[in-house]
Amino acid sequence: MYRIGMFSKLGRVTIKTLHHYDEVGLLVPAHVDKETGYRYYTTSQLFRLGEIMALRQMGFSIPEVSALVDGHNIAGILKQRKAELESEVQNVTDQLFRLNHYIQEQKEGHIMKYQAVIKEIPAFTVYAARYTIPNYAALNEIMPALGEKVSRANPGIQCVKPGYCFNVYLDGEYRDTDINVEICEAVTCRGKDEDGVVFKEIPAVKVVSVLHRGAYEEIGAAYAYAVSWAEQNGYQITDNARESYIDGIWNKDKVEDWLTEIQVPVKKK
Amino acid sequence: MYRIGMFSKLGRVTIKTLHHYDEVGLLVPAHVDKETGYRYYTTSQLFRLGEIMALRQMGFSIPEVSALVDGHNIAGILKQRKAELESEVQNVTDQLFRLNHYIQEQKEGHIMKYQAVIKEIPAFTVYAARYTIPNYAALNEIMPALGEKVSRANPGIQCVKPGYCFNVYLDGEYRDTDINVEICEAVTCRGKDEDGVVFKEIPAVKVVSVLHRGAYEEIGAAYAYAVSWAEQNGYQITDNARESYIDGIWNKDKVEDWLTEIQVPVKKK
DNA sequence: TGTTGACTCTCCGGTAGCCGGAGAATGTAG
DNA sequence: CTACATTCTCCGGCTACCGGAGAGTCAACA
Repeated sequence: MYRIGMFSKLGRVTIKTLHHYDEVGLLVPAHVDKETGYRYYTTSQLFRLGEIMALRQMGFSIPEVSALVDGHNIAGILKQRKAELESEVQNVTDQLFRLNHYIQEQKEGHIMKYQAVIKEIPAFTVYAARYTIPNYAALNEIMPALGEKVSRANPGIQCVKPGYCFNVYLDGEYRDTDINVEICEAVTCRGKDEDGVVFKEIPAVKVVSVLHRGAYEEIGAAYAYAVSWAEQNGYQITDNARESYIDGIWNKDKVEDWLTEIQVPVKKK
Repeated sequence: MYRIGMFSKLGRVTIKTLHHYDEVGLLVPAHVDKETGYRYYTTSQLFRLGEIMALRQMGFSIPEVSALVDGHNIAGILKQRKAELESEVQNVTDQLFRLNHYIQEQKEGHIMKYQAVIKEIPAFTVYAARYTIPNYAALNEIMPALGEKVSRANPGIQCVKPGYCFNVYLDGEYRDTDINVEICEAVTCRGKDEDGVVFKEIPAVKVVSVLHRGAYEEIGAAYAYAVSWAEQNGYQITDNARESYIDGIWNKDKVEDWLTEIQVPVKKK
């Protein structure tokens, strides 16, 4: 029987850790003096401690270690931890990759006009309408008109306010004229499909998000940035990009205050 | 000016996070109503938020992000984070490796890994120096440096080559950091004591010896085996254990070839 | 037998980056 | 005016311990 300090040396763990393991029931001393509270350990407990340390060094949590050393659901926990570790390796490698990309940009002295962020967009319901418009300016008329039309046709419909109104450009290439666009606005519940307006579910997606400030004519640079960022960071574009309008003519006079978010659906390669 | 909920939706962060960033001064609302305490944000703050999210996604801590977005010591922090991430990749990869090894062993059943032997260690002369080191890795620098220092100070001194260089860990418990260690190396004759290095006689002892092959992280198992063997065979431990380095990084590339001897001084009960 | 110094006890607070909830105040629509 | 949604602050909790205070215990030496 060893007192805690000796046992700590033999097992090469701190006393604090042993206290903790006692408290959580992972490694309870073989004997505790009822008068003094002193903990006494046996050498055979070194083996349990050894197992514990080995498992902790593989990153198992304490409840997991408890289960493992007591022989509960071993295969399941091992398998789960393996999956966790694999995704963690992925994660950290990704972070490193992105950091290197960032450092590179930093060196090249880019005035960092754009910032790419990965976001998870949840699933939601929208009404959607497709148009072929002569130019981008036409949106300024079409979008309010569409909103009005829908709320007339579906009284009581509620728009989910901010950031959930976006356009998708459907053409396979960039165009100045005769642009095919789908206008989507998030709503709280489905309405009636009619006259080119359909309600549908937008599934959750992961997107690369880039904020663009200023006139719409220059928004191409934001797209370019988003796309090239995705490419260089090992993402694959899975769908048409979306443009979400945050500030615009409806609330800001000066065009340099307009704010638009580009969302490019991606998946990790 | 948006209230926090709206801003939270636009930026796709939780309100709790915005509260937190306000509290730590990372992203302070453009305006706070003095009467109600309500926070108001502007869309231009979405850019700062974007930067913050991008940096957080590279794993920077909040103080680091603060420094980076405010332009302090950018290169240094990036470099440091890169190093951290690289070692983290190492770490996680190692964990995964060990886990896979463990799963394999689990499938195959158990193996007898250690063998204990009683040895009589004769008395001999050593030079000894005590250090408080930040971690075990520091030994890799200290030990060669110490050897060089001693042989410079005592020209013509002869080291008794094999198996007579060992470390004794002096702390009353196991520690990961600030480890008090005495490094001893056997020599053929006494030299001059100086600069923390002393020459002394090590008396003959009986030890339980266990050989450990492999990385130092797993050496705890060898200690456990030695101690429990001693007990089960009627020996009593009389002193701090010694670690004697037989093969290591200096002569073996592969960590699985490293060989260390644990010596636990004992007497027969 | 007393004293010293090493050892151990419990309890409390802290770590990072938030999350969850309570209870109260505020804003907005009908 | 009344709901109801939103927001506020404050407090505790999460993981796996670490650090320290203040008090009690153990072993050896004089």
